[in-house]
Amino acid sequence: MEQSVGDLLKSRGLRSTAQRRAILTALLGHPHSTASDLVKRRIGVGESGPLGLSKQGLYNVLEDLANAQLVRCIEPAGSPTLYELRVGDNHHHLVCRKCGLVEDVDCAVGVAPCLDPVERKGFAIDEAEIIWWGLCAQCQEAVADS
Amino acid sequence: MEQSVGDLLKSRGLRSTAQRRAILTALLGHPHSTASDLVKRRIGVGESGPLGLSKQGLYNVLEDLANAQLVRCIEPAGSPTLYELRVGDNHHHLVCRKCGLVEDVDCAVGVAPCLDPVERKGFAIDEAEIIWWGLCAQCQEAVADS
DNA sequence: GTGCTAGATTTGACTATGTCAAGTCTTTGG
DNA sequence: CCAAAGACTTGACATAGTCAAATCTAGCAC
Repeated sequence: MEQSVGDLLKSRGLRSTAQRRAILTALLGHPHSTASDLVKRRIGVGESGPLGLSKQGLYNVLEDLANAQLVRCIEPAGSPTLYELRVGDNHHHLVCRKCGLVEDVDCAVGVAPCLDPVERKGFAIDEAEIIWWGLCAQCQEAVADS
Repeated sequence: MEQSVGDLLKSRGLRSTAQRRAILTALLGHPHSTASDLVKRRIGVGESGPLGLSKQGLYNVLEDLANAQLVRCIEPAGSPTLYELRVGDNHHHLVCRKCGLVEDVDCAVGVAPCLDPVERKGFAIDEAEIIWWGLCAQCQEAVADS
């Protein structure tokens, strides 16, 4: 599996480095991670313990992975950028206003842009991004209790 | 009109101050302004010339106006927070990937949440936020010319 | 009109998130 | 193994915003 992560990188024309494998592996375990989540977890590499990675290196890697279509970024209002591995399926997101929990939701249509605006205003549209805002189950309970 | 801006504030239980009137007036003229757009324009007040306003004051005013439902914030990925006056009509946005231009689009349904997700995952959803990404007419031309 | 007080604003330090540029190190093909 | 393109590190810097404490003022009571 560690091997396949390396192959995945190479198949996209990227060199297989310890840092990139570590970040991909970390994202496999934690979808919707922020850059600082990854730093806090110290990006463990398989059995071999924690690996440090510079802040700049982290942003470089994430940018490279995003350019190679291996990760996708989302930026819900009020949250730092989140990185996730699911790409190419044009899915959308549920975001909790209180705790920030993010859940994936499949797109009913499947291909971007899955939704047409009422007016196009001359734009060439390539994607419809949808975020549903609300309260997650746990935060609803917390509100009900108070 | 300056008067009506003051009345609008009072009707929401906010004091009518020069700073708040100035910001509301500035937003009337420039929808989709960032905080720094407002600072750069120095927030002219009617005939009476430019008025300075501290950075903190600006954020306080914008927060107060947002709490009073007089302005709405949007945060497209890669852009600082934008403030706009249209509220309560649940409209959506077109955003240009290249120049950042933002256009309003009416919502076909009209009331939030205007769209249901395929799966709800236990969330109590109160709003569906939609951003259509693409290139505005002008940036399409620029690309075609190159 | 005057004074009071809750509410509004200012000031200045600080935080979070990220970018830029230059130099060093490493992966990979030959 | 070696060279060189590509990847990573370091450290300064930028942007967008937050926090806390002091000061000021709009709007009300008189």
